[in-house]
Amino acid sequence: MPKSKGQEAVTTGPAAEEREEFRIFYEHIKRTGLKKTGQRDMILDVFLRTEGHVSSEDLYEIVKREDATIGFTTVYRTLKLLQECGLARNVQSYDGRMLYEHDFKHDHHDHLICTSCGTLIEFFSETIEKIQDRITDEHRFKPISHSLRIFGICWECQVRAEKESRSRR
Amino acid sequence: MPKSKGQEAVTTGPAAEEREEFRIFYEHIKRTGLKKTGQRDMILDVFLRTEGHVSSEDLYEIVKREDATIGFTTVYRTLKLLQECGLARNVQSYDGRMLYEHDFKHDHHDHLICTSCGTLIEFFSETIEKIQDRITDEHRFKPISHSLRIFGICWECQVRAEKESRSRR
DNA sequence: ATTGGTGCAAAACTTTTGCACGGTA
DNA sequence: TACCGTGCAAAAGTTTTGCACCAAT
Repeated sequence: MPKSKGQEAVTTGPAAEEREEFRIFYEHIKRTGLKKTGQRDMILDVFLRTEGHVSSEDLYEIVKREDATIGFTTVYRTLKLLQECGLARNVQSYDGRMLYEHDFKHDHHDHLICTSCGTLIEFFSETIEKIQDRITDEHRFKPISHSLRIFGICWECQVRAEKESRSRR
Repeated sequence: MPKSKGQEAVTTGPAAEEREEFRIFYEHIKRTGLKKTGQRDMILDVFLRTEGHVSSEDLYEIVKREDATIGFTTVYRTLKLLQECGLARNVQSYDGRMLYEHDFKHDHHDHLICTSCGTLIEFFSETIEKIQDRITDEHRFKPISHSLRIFGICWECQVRAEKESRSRR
């Protein structure tokens, strides 16, 4: 099974507490009567440093490298919190696993999903968005979110497959 | 968890073996060196009588009513066969379960999925299809299939929620 | 002090697979 | 006879939950 990709690019930025994402998170925590903890801070910090799409397991693996005492459950539950306050968004991968991506100051978009290597490529179409609005109106359906996924083979995998088939001859 | 809906409308038609779907199935069976069995016939027959979207478990439950000796595994594997020969198509529901729908002489379409009752409503947009082609071209992505799902609340559930909130006052 | 948080272990579920026995060609 | 199919049980792989102990307010 392909690992989710692109989760390891590291960026150095302002101190944790100064970042807007943390302010949003803390507000959410205060508003819902939860508590600020070191684990949650660290998980959010790691999540913000990821790029692309991670599963809860992926994120747990990265977190574990920096603090092996943090449990999977906490990562899992923190991802739920991040979704609630609009910092994370989830996408169902082609194999049924749930992946998470940044949702703060990231415009809505859809995905091309390579069923060979698991990569997700983002794209956006204003026209598709508008048509969706028209369709939900017609059905008196109250839309909450949507997910357009195009499954297929990404260019890299096509090239690789071609190369492999040539060398086999 | 909402049960998948609409799987029980029964239609009486021509004898099994005369139906085009069965010819397609038998051809697939012959072509791939498999064998015709009573179980497979019955599962296909039941599947053809369903409407809407069923999970493998749903289909198993219906099949079991007509023949309690058939096992889940056989239903599950037969659904795979039906997909292979183009009689069934699958859709991932909002909760991660895989649902199956008819794919023979049924045009491609997308779904509005009610996250309250689980109902799937079908729709189609030629424009969206065309835009998808343009996008995959731009990314040199080789499309295999796609899935556009709009999650939200269907009209019936909206009405029901409204009614309930009124009676609570 | 309270109330919520954490980590572990286990439950819940669906999807898949291994295997011994029985049926089809 | 030689395969393939079937049903059972169990494996796999995630997502969720119960609980006892710990930490934040």
